[in-house]
Amino acid sequence: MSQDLETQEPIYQRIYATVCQIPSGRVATYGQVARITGGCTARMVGYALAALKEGMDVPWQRVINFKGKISPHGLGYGSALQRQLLIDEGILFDEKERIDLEKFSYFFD
DNA sequence: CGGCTGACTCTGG
DNA sequence: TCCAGAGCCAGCC
Repeated sequence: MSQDLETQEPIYQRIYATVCQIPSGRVATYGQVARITGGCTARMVGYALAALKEGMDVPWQRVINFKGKISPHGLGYGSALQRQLLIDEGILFDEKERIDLEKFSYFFD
């Protein structure tokens, strides 16, 4: 019913809205965001975030891959920033720079 | 309208 | 645990 209104907007816009639902101190995988957003796949989420602009208030740093690690995009400088932002929010990394999805994933399967 | 690109996920070895 | 390949689809030129 009200779903029709959301369907009119670009898929990227809906993905951003889902990411904004993730509270501080929690993370989510691309697959979870894709499934919750609906009508899109994990890749769409990643590509949507890649198209993000500085003027958007989207906590893109809280989105990671299903392995619990940060995807090495661009030259890699963004990954270091993302890791630092997550630590600043209280997310803990293990020695392999991986996050415990069982503890920090906001959406659970 | 056709082709290229890309922050993913899963299976097998 | 790490590496490689295949499947997948919305934007943009």
